[in-house]
Amino acid sequence: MAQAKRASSKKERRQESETLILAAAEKVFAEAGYGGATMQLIADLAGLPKANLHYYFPTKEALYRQVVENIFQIWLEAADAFDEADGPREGLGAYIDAKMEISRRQPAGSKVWAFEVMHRAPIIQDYLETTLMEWTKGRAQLIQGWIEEGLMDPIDPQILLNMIWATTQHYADFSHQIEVLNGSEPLSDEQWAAAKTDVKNIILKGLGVK
Amino acid sequence: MAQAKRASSKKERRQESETLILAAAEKVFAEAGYGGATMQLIADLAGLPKANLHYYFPTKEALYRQVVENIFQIWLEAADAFDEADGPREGLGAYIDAKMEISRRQPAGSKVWAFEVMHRAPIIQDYLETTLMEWTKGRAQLIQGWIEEGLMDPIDPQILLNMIWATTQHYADFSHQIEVLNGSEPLSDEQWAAAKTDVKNIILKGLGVK
DNA sequence: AAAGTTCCTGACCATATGGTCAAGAAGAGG
DNA sequence: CCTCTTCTTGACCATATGGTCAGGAACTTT
Repeated sequence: MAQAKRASSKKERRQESETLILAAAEKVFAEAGYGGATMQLIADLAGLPKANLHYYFPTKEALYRQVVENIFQIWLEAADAFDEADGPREGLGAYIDAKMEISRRQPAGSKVWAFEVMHRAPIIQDYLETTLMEWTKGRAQLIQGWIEEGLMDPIDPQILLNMIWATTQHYADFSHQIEVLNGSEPLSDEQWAAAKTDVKNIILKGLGVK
Repeated sequence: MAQAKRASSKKERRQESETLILAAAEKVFAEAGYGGATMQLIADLAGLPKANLHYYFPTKEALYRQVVENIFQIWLEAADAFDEADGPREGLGAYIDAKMEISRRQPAGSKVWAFEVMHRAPIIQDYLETTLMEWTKGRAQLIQGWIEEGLMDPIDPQILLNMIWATTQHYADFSHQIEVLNGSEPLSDEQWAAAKTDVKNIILKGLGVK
């Protein structure tokens, strides 16, 4: 009983350590890329000796893979907003909102994903071919349905998805450029809100959404 | 006279070597990032011994910087299309076309740029703050002028530029993902044309361009 | 409190990498 | 043919990096 301590059970402590390491790794991988990231940097950021990382994650690649998988998971979850709607205005709007929100709150994750895909997905190619492919097919059908119902202009759903991904992720991946062009200041709450609204409006209007 | 040979003058030969190295470097930097790229890989791809690279480019960083500068130059030139127009339909349309064309023909360059900006522009920060900043201000004014003439909806020009950059560059930076989702096939001529047209139409319609 | 298990870490190693250098090859000029 | 300059390159070096390991600390269980 006196042993419940603060740190809680073994499993929870392990979980905590892994989360700590993953957070540090995400940051470092985002800032330096896979090749530029070093285990030492990640260890320093996590405040742990390097050897400890290897206790939890056998290799750099395993750690990287875990980071990418976590991000991918978040992306998929953002799509729930998409599903629960019954029209493009609500569905696409909610999806764009969700993705903008992720770009704002988890820019590092988005960067790691971009890095991975840019380099031909050496680690998570299988995810692209299975999970992402299936997800995309499903949403494309949904969009196609909306088109056939006359709720929006006839546009290749894939092109639309690309556009949404590109635009929303740009705010994470190119945040540095955006900041510099904003007078080297991060976007304010108002600017984020404006970006969200404008992006949504332009796309929805551009699709001729009823 | 018999000395004109095929290889031409000294300066031209030097130029040729540098171009060869730069082309190889662009590819390798795009595929592996700065940290992941090695001088040996670049040398192998260029078909030269590593020591020879260092004759033309003193350090890896100098070589990288040259690659990024070249890309940046191409980007700026793409904006000519922008300028010579007198309305948003022509101007933005031509700019989108030009940027899509670059994404198709020089995906490696786009990726290196993305890589550099994603990592907070450690090498070309000064370019962002001077050249890109000025260029952007100029175009923003142009767009603002169109808005005031009532030629398009009132939208923050910066958000519009972000959107165009994001969408067009996505086709280069995420070409791998796009290919996988296309059944692991590169986009055909028709698909590229369709993407170009649709992207242009959606954006122009979304802006309420007259 | 003894035994067993999990976790932590400094020291160490093999390898790969950016970069150097000296010696020579290839042209250019006389 | 000789000299001077520009290129080319194999061999080499210092350093940084991913990864290992053995010994010990900390916690759990009995």
